[in-house]
Amino acid sequence: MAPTGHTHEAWAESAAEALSRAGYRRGGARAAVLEQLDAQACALTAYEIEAALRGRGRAVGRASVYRVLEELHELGVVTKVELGQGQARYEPNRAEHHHHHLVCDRCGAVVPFDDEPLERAIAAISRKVDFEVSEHEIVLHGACADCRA
Amino acid sequence: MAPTGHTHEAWAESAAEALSRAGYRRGGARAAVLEQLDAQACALTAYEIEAALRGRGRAVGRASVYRVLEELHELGVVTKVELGQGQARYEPNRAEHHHHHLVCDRCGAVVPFDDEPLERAIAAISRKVDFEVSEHEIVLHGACADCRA
DNA sequence: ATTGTTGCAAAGTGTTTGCACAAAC
DNA sequence: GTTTGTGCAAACACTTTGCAACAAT
Repeated sequence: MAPTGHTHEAWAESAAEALSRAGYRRGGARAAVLEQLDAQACALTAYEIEAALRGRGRAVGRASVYRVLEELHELGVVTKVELGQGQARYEPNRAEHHHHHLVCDRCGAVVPFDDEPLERAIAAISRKVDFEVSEHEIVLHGACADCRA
Repeated sequence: MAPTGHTHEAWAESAAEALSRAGYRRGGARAAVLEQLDAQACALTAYEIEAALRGRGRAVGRASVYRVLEELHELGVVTKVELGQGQARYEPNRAEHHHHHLVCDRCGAVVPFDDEPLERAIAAISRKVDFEVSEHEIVLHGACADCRA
């Protein structure tokens, strides 16, 4: 049986490889942030990531959290999204779990969703425009079930 | 012949009406911001709006710019978008010119686009999810023609 | 030994808020 | 005359940067 049983390792490994290929050394903060991202299912803010790291006993300075997230985003292995909440959110860019977000404007809940027709529409647009499209971000705003209740 | 010939009046009028219906008084700052929004084709930042107002000789305090934009957004007549540039942008929400944005990550250029199949895909998703979707925002990131040249 | 990495604190930037004065009703 | 709107400056929240100590190579 595999060491951990979860299916996230592929991302963490390729992200670590991307870092070393780019000439970065293997530092403690970098490894910790990578581990945290690997463990999260959806996009978290830098503060949430910092808190999660502290919670797991691997505290990392805030500046380092931001620096590492920026590096990873630059390398294309982390997605940075702004959901209209005044702060950025970060999540691992897993090819096999590409998704977008629903945001509840009342309680702030963030829920992921994915949709093939939507991706096809985006792909078609990307071919049509005079832009080399590298990423896309779709945010649906509204009220979640709990807040409507 | 119509007074001005441009087609923007419908928005400014309905926005002004929404404001008075909501119980807001007709103040100078409010009118100036409304006029500015009415004159712009795409989403501008609060600073850009403030500068544009100063340029037209209708200077408005920064706080008022933000306050009015927030009111208008709250009333649903202004769209607030975050394009990953660390600041919000605002534009009049004209039913007849619904569009989304391409962002050049190198020079910061913001270009609007619209696409029917994309809107249909969004509408289909909105029906499917357990969320009352009120708005959606689509951002395509990439490199514009100039920056690739 | 050299060079990159980290944490802290300070600075920066966009946005919001408190408050006194002015304007709308 | 009462209530709301406005501008200024201060406060705020998130993010970035400078720098000295530290760790990786």
